[in-house]
Amino acid sequence: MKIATFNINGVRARIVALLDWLRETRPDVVLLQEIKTVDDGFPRLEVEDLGYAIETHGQKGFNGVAILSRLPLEDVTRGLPGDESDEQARWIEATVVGETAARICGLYLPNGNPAPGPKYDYKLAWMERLRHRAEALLAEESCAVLAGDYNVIPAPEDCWDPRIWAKDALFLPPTRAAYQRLLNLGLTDALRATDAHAGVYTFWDYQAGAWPKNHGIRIDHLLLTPAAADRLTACGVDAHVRGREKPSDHVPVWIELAA
DNA sequence: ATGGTAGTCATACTA
Repeated sequence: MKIATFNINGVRARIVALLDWLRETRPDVVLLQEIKTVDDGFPRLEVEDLGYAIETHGQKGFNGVAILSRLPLEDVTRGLPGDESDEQARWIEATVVGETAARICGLYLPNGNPAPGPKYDYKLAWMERLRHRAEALLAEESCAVLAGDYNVIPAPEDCWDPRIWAKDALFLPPTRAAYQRLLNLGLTDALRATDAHAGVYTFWDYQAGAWPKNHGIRIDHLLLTPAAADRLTACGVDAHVRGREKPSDHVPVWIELAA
């Protein structure tokens, strides 16, 4: 089962790029972030034509996540538990019924800039809620994948120049500590586990020629529970799509899980 | 210290 995460940065603006990539790589399950539309605005027909079922958790203008799947989806839930007052669309999960079932969680973790400030407080609080959800999935020994745009640079080797990011919400010590607490529960960072060398990035800013200069960062992650990590056979980054016409600033990251 | 780019919605905000 091939599972990919892709921050699409506006699904309506990116529909051609999305369809081209889906046709080329044929993932079984795709987690999208920043669809930037309400549910009714999602370009369903074009994606359904390629054989995908679609579950969305949209929002006007900002945020918004979705799951595309060629396999049946069951028990879809929307919103990260732990704060009834949180109206930002950043979390969706579903059970994918393949040869073996897997719980698939798609997330768009808050950016948190500027830090310090209320946006950074929201980011750290959101990461605490994420940790609680992960604890529950681990407690029930689920085969689960928690994947998406984490807006976390885990370590200095995950960016071109750590000095640039020193005071950024994506790299501040409390951010990295919260991410490490998540891993410490027993989750596996799939790309770190399969491709340990530095300089593997998933995001290049639109500004200042970041892509041609390869000034990237690694912030899109797939975290696996032990039952899922036991099935991990491959992991990769489709970096080439960043060089195409009208690209997202993020690129897809994917894993293969054995049946 | 600033602005460089992009998407959405409306002339600002988020990233």
